[in-house]
Amino acid sequence: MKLSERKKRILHAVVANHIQTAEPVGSRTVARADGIGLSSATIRNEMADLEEMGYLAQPHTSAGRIPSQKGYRYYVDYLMGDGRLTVEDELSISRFLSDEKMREIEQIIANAVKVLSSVTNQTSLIMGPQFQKSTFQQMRILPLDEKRGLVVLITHSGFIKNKVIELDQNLSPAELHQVVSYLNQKLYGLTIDQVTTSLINELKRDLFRRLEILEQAFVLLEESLREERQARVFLGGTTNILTQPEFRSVKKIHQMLSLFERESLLFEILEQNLTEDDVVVRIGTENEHEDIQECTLITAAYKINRRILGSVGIIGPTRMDYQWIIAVLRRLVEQLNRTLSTD
Amino acid sequence: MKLSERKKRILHAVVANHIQTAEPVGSRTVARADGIGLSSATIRNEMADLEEMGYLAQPHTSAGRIPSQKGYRYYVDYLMGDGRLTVEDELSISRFLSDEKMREIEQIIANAVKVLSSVTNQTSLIMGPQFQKSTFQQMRILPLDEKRGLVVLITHSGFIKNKVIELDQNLSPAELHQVVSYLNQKLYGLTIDQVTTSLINELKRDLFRRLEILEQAFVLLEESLREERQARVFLGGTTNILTQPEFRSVKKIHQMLSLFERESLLFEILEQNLTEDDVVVRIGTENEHEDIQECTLITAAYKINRRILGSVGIIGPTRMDYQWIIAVLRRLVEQLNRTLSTD
DNA sequence: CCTTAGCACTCCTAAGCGCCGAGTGCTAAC
DNA sequence: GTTAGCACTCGGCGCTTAGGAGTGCTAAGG
Repeated sequence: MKLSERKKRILHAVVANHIQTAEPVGSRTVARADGIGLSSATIRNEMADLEEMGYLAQPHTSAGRIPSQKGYRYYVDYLMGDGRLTVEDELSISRFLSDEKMREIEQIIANAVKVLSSVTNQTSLIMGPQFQKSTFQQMRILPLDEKRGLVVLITHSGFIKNKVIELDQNLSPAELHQVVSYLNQKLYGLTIDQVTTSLINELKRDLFRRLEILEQAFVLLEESLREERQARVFLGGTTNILTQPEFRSVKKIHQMLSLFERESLLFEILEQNLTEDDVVVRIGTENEHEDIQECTLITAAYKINRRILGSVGIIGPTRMDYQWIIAVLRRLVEQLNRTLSTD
Repeated sequence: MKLSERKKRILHAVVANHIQTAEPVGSRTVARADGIGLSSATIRNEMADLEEMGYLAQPHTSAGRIPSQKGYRYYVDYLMGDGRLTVEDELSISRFLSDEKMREIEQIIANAVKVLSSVTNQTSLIMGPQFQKSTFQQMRILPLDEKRGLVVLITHSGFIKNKVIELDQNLSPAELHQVVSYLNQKLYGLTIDQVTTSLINELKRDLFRRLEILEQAFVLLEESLREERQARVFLGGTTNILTQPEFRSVKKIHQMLSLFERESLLFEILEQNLTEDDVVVRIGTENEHEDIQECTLITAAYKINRRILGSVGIIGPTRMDYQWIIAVLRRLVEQLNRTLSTD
């Protein structure tokens, strides 16, 4: 069921107009639009067709049309084309990484989410890089005082995790050093995922033969790894949804904001949409999770040295400026990849 | 201008009732309250007096009374007495620190803010411990690879900061070790505040005589200290204000939520209220900052080993259950002090 | 003299009603 | 196939009205 050229033009006009105004679009408005050149009556007939085909919907009998979910989908897939950024947008995005090379990965991520939300005026979210997918580089234990030490764990993609542990008092610095070197040697190059309990147990057994004292350090290593199993999700511009006319009611606002507070859920949502694809657009019920089926989620994966690390996206009402937002997101991811990559 | 016993009882009844219902309180309602035993007509006369004296206000002629800011103040200062916690509240609070001794200070703080907001159903905020007020314990530099190293800075109150720096390639491990030991020796016991640029310059000059290579490391030390000048503010339960009838309008919600996004402002507000006092209650215009003059802010300082580190508080509409919330806050701070203290 | 019952009055709120205008679908003419 | 014309629909807005909660005042009672 292909759409005629004319229907495409009309659908395009309706969607574009509705994105701008957030109001239902009437036949007269479409007739006045550029490149149409038809009377409102003709448009009305075409719009009635488009409604029957499921691309448009009518809030009530005597109102104009708004795009249905299917309408938005068609617009995104076939009609909108590539967006262009303004010079200011370009600037805001490129400025965010000025002098970023020095920074740690989490700061870069946190910064990116801010830029994205302030440029797009939407709520943006980034799944922090997945710690457990990155590879072990080295581990150190710094003695803090007689009883405590600081474990520092560093991965190749730039993660630095630290944790205070209690040290066995019978452990001499030399012995501690020995254990740490042993561990570094054994774990180097493994992804954090691969550092499983069974591997740890094996190492532990191995070491026990020589020194029977590091029990607690191991328990803590294990714990600290488990804790990090789930990546953090960074949010930006959560209050931006308040400016969207779609969220006029306190109830809806509450619903969305509560959603934003559930980090593990956001993580799930982002992870489901993590693919190699350029940019993923999920409109309304295309989203698996119920609570966002009135929203559109646009995501893209970002990479370090061509390995996918996490995804970044924006969430907002199904009525949004897809063309422009996709362009912004694409540009940001490009920049982000370049900033994060070390080679 | 002292209030008669009877007026106090009536004021108490009005405030207590309004806190519960969020509605203006009529004379009949007060007459029915426990321990009053007067007719509504008498109450009406007394309430008219209380209004004239400024303790009560009337939204409009034919409505009941609501407490004015002055009324709340009187209630807090003289009427409410000490609150009691339910067993569940006690449990929630004491559970939050289970097994916390191990954790880093920032995690404990982040946890406390969560508990506070979920127990009180208000928005809670904690000013993270002030890094620059704590004393230098030690600094280490871990080589990461040929070009980069990780600076780890540890303070006595349990802060751990790290930062990746680029290392001068001409620097041998032995030399690096020497520099670090020197710095540790010189800086030990100083508060971070005292590590000023001039001190750093002095040290730098001192070292230059021996090795002229660590320029960049110093720049970075300075930078990383400056960055941390301002403590972080942790927020919890920001969406709780949505459940308050005072924030029915999207406009007000927006106002509050935008406020919550301005971390430096929150910091200022919390810092202004940082005193030795038990608990500080700021009602409405008692707050210096305009944007929260329709709110009440209740704060208390928390300490490590009797030294004030920061403050924790809750913010909400002026109509709130002062008695109970103050009790909860007091209890939480007690717990927090105990968890953080090392002796 | 303080307290209380009674009553007129105020003013907010919600519901009902009619008007207006935007927009539609249909029909008939071009 | 396109378009002008027209009757029709329906939501939104402003107006009016009824109801009710609560007040302040007055006058009677302990």
